[in-house]
Amino acid sequence: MGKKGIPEIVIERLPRYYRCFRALRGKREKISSQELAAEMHTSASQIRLDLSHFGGFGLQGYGYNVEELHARLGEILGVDQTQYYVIAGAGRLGRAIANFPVFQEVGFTLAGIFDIDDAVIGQDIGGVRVSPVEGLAAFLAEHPVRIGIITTPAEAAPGVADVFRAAGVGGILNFAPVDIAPTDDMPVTNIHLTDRLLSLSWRIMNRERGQDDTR
Amino acid sequence: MGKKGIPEIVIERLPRYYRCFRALRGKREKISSQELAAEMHTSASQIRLDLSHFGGFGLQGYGYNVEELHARLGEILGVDQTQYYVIAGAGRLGRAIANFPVFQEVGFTLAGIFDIDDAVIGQDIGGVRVSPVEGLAAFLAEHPVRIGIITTPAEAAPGVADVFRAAGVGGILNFAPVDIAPTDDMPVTNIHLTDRLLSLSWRIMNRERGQDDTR
DNA sequence: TAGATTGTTAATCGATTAACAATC
DNA sequence: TAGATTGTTAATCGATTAACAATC
Repeated sequence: MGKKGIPEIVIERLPRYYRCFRALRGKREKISSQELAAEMHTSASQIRLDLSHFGGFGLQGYGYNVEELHARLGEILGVDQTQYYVIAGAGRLGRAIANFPVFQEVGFTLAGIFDIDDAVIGQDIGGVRVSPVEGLAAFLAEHPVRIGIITTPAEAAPGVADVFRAAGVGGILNFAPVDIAPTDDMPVTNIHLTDRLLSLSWRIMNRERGQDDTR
Repeated sequence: MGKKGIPEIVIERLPRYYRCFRALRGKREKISSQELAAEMHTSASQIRLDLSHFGGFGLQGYGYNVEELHARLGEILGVDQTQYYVIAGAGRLGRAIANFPVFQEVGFTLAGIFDIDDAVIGQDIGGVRVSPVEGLAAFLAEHPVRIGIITTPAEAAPGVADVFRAAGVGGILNFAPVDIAPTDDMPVTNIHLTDRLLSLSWRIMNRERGQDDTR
């Protein structure tokens, strides 16, 4: 229904629905919640309830129109708009992200990339020249940036986050192994790759130990 | 208590506790669940319940001993053991991961890296030579590999996952924008960076729209 | 129309929080 | 000992699943 009060967890699933409908384009005209559930390894109830938060996209007795859902979910996620992001930290990970073709495909454009190291400053990464991090605040004051991505070492991350926050950047996507706390005016997504490696590793070892039963 | 029946969600939080206690080493001898909760932006109840799944690590009237918890959580997560992983896909992201110092620090060692492109095969990445992906199955038959990391394009990912599964690799960490389904004998963690970017972006736009209320 | 399938409400399940007795 | 703080059980909250009337 409305756009308010949608549970966080539903929002986190939204891009996956989008990805699914995108992949179905051309392959079929419509799909029922049951068929989609089988495809996505989830439940039909969850799909219907999740999608109903955004409007009545389905049709009784018919299902969901693939082309329409792709378009609607794309709109909801803002995939049709150009949005700017900057990267702080031009190391290997920063460079990998700067060159992700998928980011470009969903409308995200790299506006700037910053580093502290003289050896990388001036290099061209993803069509953008690496600038000294001292200029980050000034840059943000002049350019509208929706998302700041942090790919610095852990020690530098909180300082960079403060600069992003002070400059009014919309939100932060943090890859440094430190937790950046969100505030009322700025959401943050922390992606801790080592944490995911370790929890996966625990699950594997747990399976090896007993004859499993985590679930 | 036991090692069975621990909720998945607790396991996902475990590395964060480990990281926290690691950061506290040398700074203080002990910490109470309440102090830790403040530090981690979570609740004392959750911390006590989470940790109690693995044993009585605390002491009434004292709290948790930092040095001890760091050691215990490290053991539980297997940080003390050497574990091998391979990477399929020697693009920018694969190379970034191969060079993560944090992976090495938690005991993970790159055993092999594979690609389909002749231009990168033979290159040295993180001290390991890139091999042709045709040799992946044979390599896995000879080397014990706990985790297979997928950093290929979406199209190649399911095929690589099948090779990992058939070879009996412990688990998969997948970065390709496609969902690899876990099976009873092999856990999978899908990390979809674009999905996280989009859901964060939605939250930012939602804040801009109304005067917010997602939560 | 009859059959299919949605959107939505109610029932169930699981996770988080609160409370407190045990105990250092 | 008295005070502090855990481990654990009970209460609450939220998310998932099941059921079904609405309706294409």
